[in-house]
Amino acid sequence: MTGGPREEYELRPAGGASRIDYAAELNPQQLEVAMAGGGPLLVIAGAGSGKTRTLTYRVARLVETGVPPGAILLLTFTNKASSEMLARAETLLGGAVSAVGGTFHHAGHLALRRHGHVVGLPRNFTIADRDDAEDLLGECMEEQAAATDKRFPKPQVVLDMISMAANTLEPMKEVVTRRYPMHLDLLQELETWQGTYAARKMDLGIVDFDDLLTLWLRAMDQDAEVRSEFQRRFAYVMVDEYQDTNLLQAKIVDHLAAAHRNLMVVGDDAQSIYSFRGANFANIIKFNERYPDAKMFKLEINYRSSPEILALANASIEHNSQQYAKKLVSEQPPGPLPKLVPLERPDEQAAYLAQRIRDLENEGIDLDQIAVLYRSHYLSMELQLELSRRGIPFEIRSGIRFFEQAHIKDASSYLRIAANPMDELAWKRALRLLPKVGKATAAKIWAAVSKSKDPLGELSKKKLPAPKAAAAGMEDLARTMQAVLAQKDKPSAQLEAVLAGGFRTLLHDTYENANSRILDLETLAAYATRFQDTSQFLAELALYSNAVEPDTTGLPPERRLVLSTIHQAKGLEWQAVFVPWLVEGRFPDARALGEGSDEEERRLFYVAVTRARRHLELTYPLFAREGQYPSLRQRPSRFIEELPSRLVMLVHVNRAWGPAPRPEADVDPDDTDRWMDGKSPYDE
DNA sequence: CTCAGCCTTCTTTTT
DNA sequence: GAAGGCTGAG
Repeated sequence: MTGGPREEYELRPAGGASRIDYAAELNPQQLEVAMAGGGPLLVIAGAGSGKTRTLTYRVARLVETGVPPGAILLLTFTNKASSEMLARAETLLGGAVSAVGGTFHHAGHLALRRHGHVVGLPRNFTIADRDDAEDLLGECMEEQAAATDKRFPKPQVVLDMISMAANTLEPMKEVVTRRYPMHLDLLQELETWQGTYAARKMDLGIVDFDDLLTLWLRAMDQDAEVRSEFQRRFAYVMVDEYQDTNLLQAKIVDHLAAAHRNLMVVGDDAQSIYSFRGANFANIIKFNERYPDAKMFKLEINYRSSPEILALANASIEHNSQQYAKKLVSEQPPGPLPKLVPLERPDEQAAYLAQRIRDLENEGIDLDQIAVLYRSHYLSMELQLELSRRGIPFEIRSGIRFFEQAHIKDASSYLRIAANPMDELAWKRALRLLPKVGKATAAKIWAAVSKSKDPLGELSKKKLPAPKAAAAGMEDLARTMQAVLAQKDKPSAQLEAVLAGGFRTLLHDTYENANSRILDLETLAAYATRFQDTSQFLAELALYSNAVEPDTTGLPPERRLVLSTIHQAKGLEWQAVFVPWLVEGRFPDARALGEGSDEEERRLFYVAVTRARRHLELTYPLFAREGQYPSLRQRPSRFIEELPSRLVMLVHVNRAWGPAPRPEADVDPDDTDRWMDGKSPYDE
C-alpha cells in the first residue's frame, strides 16, 4: 500500500501558473484554510462565513498543486451540497474536476457495489427505503406473533430503535435504556426482531439506508484489502457538515484517513441539529481528542446577515454551554431591528404573516427572497390556507417527495424484481396492484414463488395459489415481467414496458389524476435513459428520494414564497425570514425537549435566524388550540424570553386588524366538561 | 379475503 | 389533513 501520508502528493507551490488569485478572493481566515497543507484539520465555519467558497477554493488549490482530482473524496450531508461544491470547483478551475463527491450513503452504495461480497451481499442487492424497511420489519415482527399484540410498539418505532443502534454503534440495550426506557421490558423481543430483520435483509439481498454505512464499515473492518484500497484511492478526505455526523460515519471517516491522515472536517457546532437521528455532537466537539495534532481554523466573518440579526443570534446561542467560543462578525451594513410580534391566535398570526409578506413585496423584495421557517411541518397549516386565500404563490420544501409517491414506487417495483428476483418487498408490492390480490394473497404467492431458485420462472406456471378472480391479473403480470426482462439493464425501456403492460390502464382505473401520474412516469423514463444499469437507476431513486419533482409543466418557474422546516433550510438564505409559532411546546418542541437538554432546539433557532439577510420577524400566538382544548394561553418560547429586549422591536398588532376577531374565552359551552376534569396542566 | 368507507388520532426533524 | 384502525358488504 502506498501508505506514505504526505509524500504521496507533496504540495507544491502553485507559482505563477495558477489562474486563481487566492489572496484576493478569500479573506485571511478563508485563505489559511484553502492553503493549509495535509494532516488533520478542523474548520469551524460559522453561519454565512463562506464555507462552501472556502472548500471550493481548497479543492481547486489541491488540484493545482498536483493532487489528482479523483484522489479527493468530498463527503457531504445532502446531494445538493456536494453537487453545488463540485460544480463551483469546476467553474473555478475551468474544467471538469471529477473529484469524488457525494453523501455518505451514496459513497457507501458505491463501496458495496464493489466490495459487498466481502460482507455477504449479492452483487444485485436492492435498496429498501424507509417504507419498505418498515414493511419488512413488520413481517419479521408478525412472524414472532407480535404485531397483533397491542403491547408492542409499531414497526415504525422499532425501526427507529434499530436505526438508532446502527447509527450510534450502541447495543440495543443501551438505546432502549437511554432513549426508550418505557420499552425496557421488551428488550428481549427487540433484540430478536433486530436480529431477524438483519438476517432477513441478507437473505433477500436487500439493504436499508443504515446498511449502506454499516456494511461499508464492516467491509473495511474485516478486510484489510478493502480498507487499503480506499485509503490508497482517496489521499485527501474532506467532510462537510461534520457536526451532523454520527459515530458510524465518524468511524468510516477515520478508516478512510487512517493511513495518510489528510482529513479536513468542516462544520459548525452551533448548527448541529440532527441528534434525533443519531448525530454525535462529540465528533466535532472532541475532534482534538481523536486527532491531537489537528490544526483548528475558525471562519467568523459573516457575509450574509445584518449586525442586528447577528447580535440576536449571538445572544441566543450564548445560552448553550457546549460549544466552541466564537463570535460572528457582520460584513453587512446596519439594518432594521428584528421584530417580535405577539398575535392573538394562530389565524391572526397567519394573516399577519401574509400581510407582511405582501408589504415586503411592495417594498421591492421578490417573493422568492422571503421564507417562513417553522419547527414542524404541521405548524404551516393555517398559513397555507391564508396564502391560498390571498393568492400568494408559495412552495413547500418538504412533504411529499417525488420518488416516494405510490405510483413511482409501484412502477419501479417491476424493475426491482427484474434486478433482484429475491426482492420480497418488490414482489408483494407488484402483486398487490392486481385486482383481487391483497395482503394475504400476495403473501401466499410470494411464499410459493420464493421457494424456487427462479422465482420469475414460477410466474408463468399456472399453479400459483391465486384466486380465480385474480387469474387475469396474474397473466398480465407475467407478460409484463417478460417484457421488462427483455429490456435487461435498460431502465428507461423497462419503465415503458411497465406502462404499456397495463399500468397505464391501472392508473386510469385508480386515480382521478391518472394523466399527471403517467406524465410523471414518462418523465422518469426519460430521466432513466442516462443509466445503463437497472440497479444503479434504482439506487438513485432510493438515495435521491427528496430530489425535486422534475418540471413537467415546461413553464418558467414562478417566483414563489418559500415555506420550509428549519432543518431543510440549513445552508440557505433569504432577504427576509419569518419564524412563527415561538411558543413553549411548539418551538422548542415538547417532544424534542423530552429527549434531554434544550440546547439542540436552541441551535435550531440559531439556524433559523441566521438564514435571514436583512429582515427577521419572530411571531407567536397568545392563544391556541391544544389537542382537545380549543383555546389555551400560550407561553412565549424561552428563546424569546431569554433575549435582551434591546435586540428586538416589539410590535403590537391592533386586534381589530386581520380576520374576524373571536371572543376571548373561546370555549364551546358543550366542551366545558373537558375543562372540568382538572387534568389540564396549562390552566392559567 | 378484499376493499371501500367511516372512524379516530396525532401531528418532528431525514439520508 | 393524512394515515391507520375498524367494520361490514360482497
